[in-house]
Amino acid sequence: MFQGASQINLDAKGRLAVPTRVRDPLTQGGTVPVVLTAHPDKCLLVYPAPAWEPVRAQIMAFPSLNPASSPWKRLLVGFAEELSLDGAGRLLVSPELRAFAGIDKRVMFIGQGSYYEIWDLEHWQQQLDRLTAGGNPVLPPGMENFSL
Amino acid sequence: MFQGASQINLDAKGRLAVPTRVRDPLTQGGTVPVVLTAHPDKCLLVYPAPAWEPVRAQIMAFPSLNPASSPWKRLLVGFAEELSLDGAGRLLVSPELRAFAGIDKRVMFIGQGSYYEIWDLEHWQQQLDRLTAGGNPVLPPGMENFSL
DNA sequence: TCGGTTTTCCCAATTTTTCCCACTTCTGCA
DNA sequence: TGCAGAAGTGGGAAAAATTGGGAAAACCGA
Repeated sequence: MFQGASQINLDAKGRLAVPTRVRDPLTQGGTVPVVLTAHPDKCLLVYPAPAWEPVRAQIMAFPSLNPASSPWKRLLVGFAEELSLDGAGRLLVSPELRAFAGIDKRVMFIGQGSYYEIWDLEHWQQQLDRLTAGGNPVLPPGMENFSL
Repeated sequence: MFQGASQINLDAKGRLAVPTRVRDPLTQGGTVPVVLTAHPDKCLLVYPAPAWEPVRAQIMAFPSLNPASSPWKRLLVGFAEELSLDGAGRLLVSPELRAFAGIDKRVMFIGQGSYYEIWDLEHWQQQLDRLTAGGNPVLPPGMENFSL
């Protein structure tokens, strides 16, 4: 179960140093690669490769002639790439994914249960401000009785 | 049941000395870690790790394709981190959580039933001022008949 | 086939983190 | 009022991690 936030930097070669604490959970001790893909909120997703497979299968099962399916498939499957960490625990993020998420140097790495999200730092803070500034954050339907 | 307020300080390394009286209740005598996470009111929450689990499970159960769910998950799960107290009963609060809550040095540690809240002292006092200055604090819906 | 360019992998110095110890201050009790 | 124990506070050393660079290999085009 992935959780926690880390602010990290990409180096000049576009390499992203995965936070030490999550390397082993993410790669199952270095035995599996990870899959990077794109999310509609303009962030990237990181899955351990075995965890990505069922997700991809679900997306591929979307009715292919339904116009609502195509954008999802193009994003999630079209941008997906399988990568391994280098000896120093870094991921070489492709120029295409970097451009998509507006990632340049400063990045937030966010645990989200079964995957991690990678955000451009500035974009992450904008998204955060919207939640903390809005006086009454909206709860999703059916969850109005949620309490901490 | 956690209650009570303490004004405490972070040292130069970002370590927060948990008040002596709450150390044992929070860690169940040193046997369990604690979980720190973020709240939309720009304070931090502290749970005994076992008490956090059901809360996280509820958040993870939010409908994942509903746009109202994502910000909550990103805030509460995304910032969550499991920590242990050091030998002197201190928590090393990550730079990300400190930045989120605007915590620098002086903080308030507030009991809130099943968890504690950590506020930047200045921010806490602003929040208090708003409550005491506004002539008639608003009661939540369904609670209009509340009496002390 | 050869030269140039890009990519990949590895090494090493610096920086950061983590853990532990010691000193000072405070509190309670005699 | 003084002493003893506990708690708060700060510092330091060892270990680990980040970061940048550089050399070798692979790839592409001429």
